[in-house]
Amino acid sequence: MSNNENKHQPDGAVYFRLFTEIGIINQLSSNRAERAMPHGLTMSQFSVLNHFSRGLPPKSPLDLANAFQVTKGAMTNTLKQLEGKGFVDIVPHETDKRSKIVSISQKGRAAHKDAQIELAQQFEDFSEAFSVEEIAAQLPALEKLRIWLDENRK
Amino acid sequence: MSNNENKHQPDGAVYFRLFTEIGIINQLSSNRAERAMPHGLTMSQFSVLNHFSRGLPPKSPLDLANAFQVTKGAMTNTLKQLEGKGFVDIVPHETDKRSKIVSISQKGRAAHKDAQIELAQQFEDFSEAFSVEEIAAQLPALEKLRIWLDENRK
DNA sequence: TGCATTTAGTTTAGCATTAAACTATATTGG
DNA sequence: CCAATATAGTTTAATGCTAAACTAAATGCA
Repeated sequence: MSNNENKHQPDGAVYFRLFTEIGIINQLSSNRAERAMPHGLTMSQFSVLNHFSRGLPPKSPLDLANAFQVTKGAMTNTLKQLEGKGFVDIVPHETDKRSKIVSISQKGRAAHKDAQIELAQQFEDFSEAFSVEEIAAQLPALEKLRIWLDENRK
Repeated sequence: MSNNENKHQPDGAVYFRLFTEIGIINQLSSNRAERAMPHGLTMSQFSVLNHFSRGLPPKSPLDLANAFQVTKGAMTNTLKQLEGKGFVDIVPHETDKRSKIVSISQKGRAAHKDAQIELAQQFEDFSEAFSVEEIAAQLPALEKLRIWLDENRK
């Protein structure tokens, strides 16, 4: 009773702390990563290159916006910049004239490789402090969170 | 050898996936939370209120900027809005005329309580899907990450 | 003491993002 | 078949953030 009442307020605090920690980690890690990026790449731009360099097939801007949880407008901007740098090729969809198909270019692959190298250097001290195993152990729980939040959006 | 070579590239991928998952969780959760906020509060503004409503003593704008890992400029903006809404009191430091002291007002406490209620409603389905214990179990690892990134900034 | 440096906070310019309005094309149903 | 609706992408206005320049006050040291 008093137990029950006492429990309710602190409970919310645990959830809030989870998202606070995640927010700060995101801010600190993005900041670090962004600073290491070559070719004037932003993290958003790098994420798109990273997506395709993992061998994933060409996708529409809308698919990419959904994959990275940004608005269509944000993706328009990101792709415009990548196209301007010659890192992606954007061609009209063959049958659907509203749509486009984005793929990575050779220059884009090279830029992605450069960025990976810079990233690895920037996070070298991090990888000395945290083993692959330690990080890998965190991934399932985070994935579960991410998937739930994605599927239960409102 | 080939083992070693194979291992190096995927290793970076594990670290990158960590930060990618965290980035998406941050985006989805912030988005959800921001949408629930009453009184036109942003998450930044709520975080400041939340900080003080946990009983923490008055602090300078710079302390707050450091606590939340934002720039001084961002904190100036956040505090200006909170002050405009009457949710914080900002008074000059007694001896150091460069500095200010921020504390939460009664109106601020009430607004924080409203926000907590709205947040709890918005995340009710979340708290049904993830137990307090499950979430609490993730916190130490995340804290360790956050503390390391904070202390090893560059 | 007094000049150089540091520190607290504000302001400015630039950027990425969102929500919403808008254009053009595709799909659906009467 | 055509009108209503849905979908893909772009554009616009507003916002919050950063980095850096700037002001004012404090500190340090010769």
